[in-house]
Amino acid sequence: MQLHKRDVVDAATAILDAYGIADLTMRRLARELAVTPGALYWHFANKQELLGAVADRILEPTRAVEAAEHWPDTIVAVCSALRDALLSHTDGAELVSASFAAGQSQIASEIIGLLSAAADEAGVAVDDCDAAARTVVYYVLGFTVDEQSKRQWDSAGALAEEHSVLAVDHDRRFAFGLRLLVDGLGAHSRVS
Amino acid sequence: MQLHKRDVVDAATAILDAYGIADLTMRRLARELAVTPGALYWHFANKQELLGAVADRILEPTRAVEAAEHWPDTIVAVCSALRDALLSHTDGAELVSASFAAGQSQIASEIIGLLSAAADEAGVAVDDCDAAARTVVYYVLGFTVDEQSKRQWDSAGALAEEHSVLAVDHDRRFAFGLRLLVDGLGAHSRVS
DNA sequence: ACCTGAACACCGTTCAAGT
DNA sequence: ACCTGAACACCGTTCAAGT
Repeated sequence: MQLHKRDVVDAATAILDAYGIADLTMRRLARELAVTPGALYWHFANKQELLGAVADRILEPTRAVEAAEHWPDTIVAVCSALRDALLSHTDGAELVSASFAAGQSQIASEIIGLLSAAADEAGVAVDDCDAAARTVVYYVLGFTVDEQSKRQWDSAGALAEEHSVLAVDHDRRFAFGLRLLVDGLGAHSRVS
Repeated sequence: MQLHKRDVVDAATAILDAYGIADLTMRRLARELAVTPGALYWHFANKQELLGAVADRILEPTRAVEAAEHWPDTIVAVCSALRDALLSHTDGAELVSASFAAGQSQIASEIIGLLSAAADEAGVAVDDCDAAARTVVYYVLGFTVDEQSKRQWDSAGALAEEHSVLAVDHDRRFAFGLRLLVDGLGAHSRVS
């Protein structure tokens, strides 16, 4: 049976969901696919490229988001979809964060494009739209990496009753930071 | 000669500056210190803890920053000092970013405290000050990781004449995103 | 208290050779 | 075209034993 990129990404995502990013190694993946580690290097140049493909698999659901009537709604919709996608896979935020930094995620670039267009509608100078879009993405990635590590830590047998007491409300906090950014964008448009 | 934590962090920082984070391994570090890898585990529980100590060494210069008269100045001063510190060491942004996410940097927490106090002065509700501070730190870390990877990439023999032409002005972009956040904080204070 | 020796259980990547 | 076999050059961590 021939090995296709799709099968590799499928298996990689399965390992990620079941055991986390630390166990997502080329050797482990090859074993799961009943293949030699070297075989993976026929399909992917290196591990970074493979992780980029997994990142795009994780981000696939965000493609359904379209620009809304008003730019603040677009930003909120994109960011919420992004966060949801990351939280849907074990260590999803960490993996996508790394792939984004390495410039290996196609879909991450598409998201920057959408947000950049929203910044433009907000009245941000064209030269600054990309910077504005990236600022928003830095926030969502940073926030969700933190959130997911906390969630996974106390989901790993830590607390149970204190959970409802001590638990910071992630949704509320996420919305707060997002509003900060949207307000900042709004302030900028009035200035220019 | 006895091995002290200070010596270990000194040597680790030297490897980082000269060869980058990929070469900062426990074995390499032990070799440089003329010691067995196991010796490091008498002084540090694991690699994460050691990297946290290196992160704090990198962030040490930011301790000189004090709260200013007006909260926007405090935020700008803290963020500028943070970015400068990260850019002063090869892969500094990446290392501190990882240590911050792992909760291994003492000084990173102090920075959150300073920014949180500034958010309070801005009129942010007490329950939201920590979230506001973290949003700012996510931005600085995300931005500087990007900036440093670009800088190091085309410092590694890529461009020279195009440098002045294509080069995005990092300082200007950094200031833009920072202003976005400060404006957002300002908008919030007026609302409450 | 502090460190060595030696092992355990792995890594990512390359590349001649096979089919 | 696609994959195997086998190697290269490493990792982080543990822990009995030494001084």
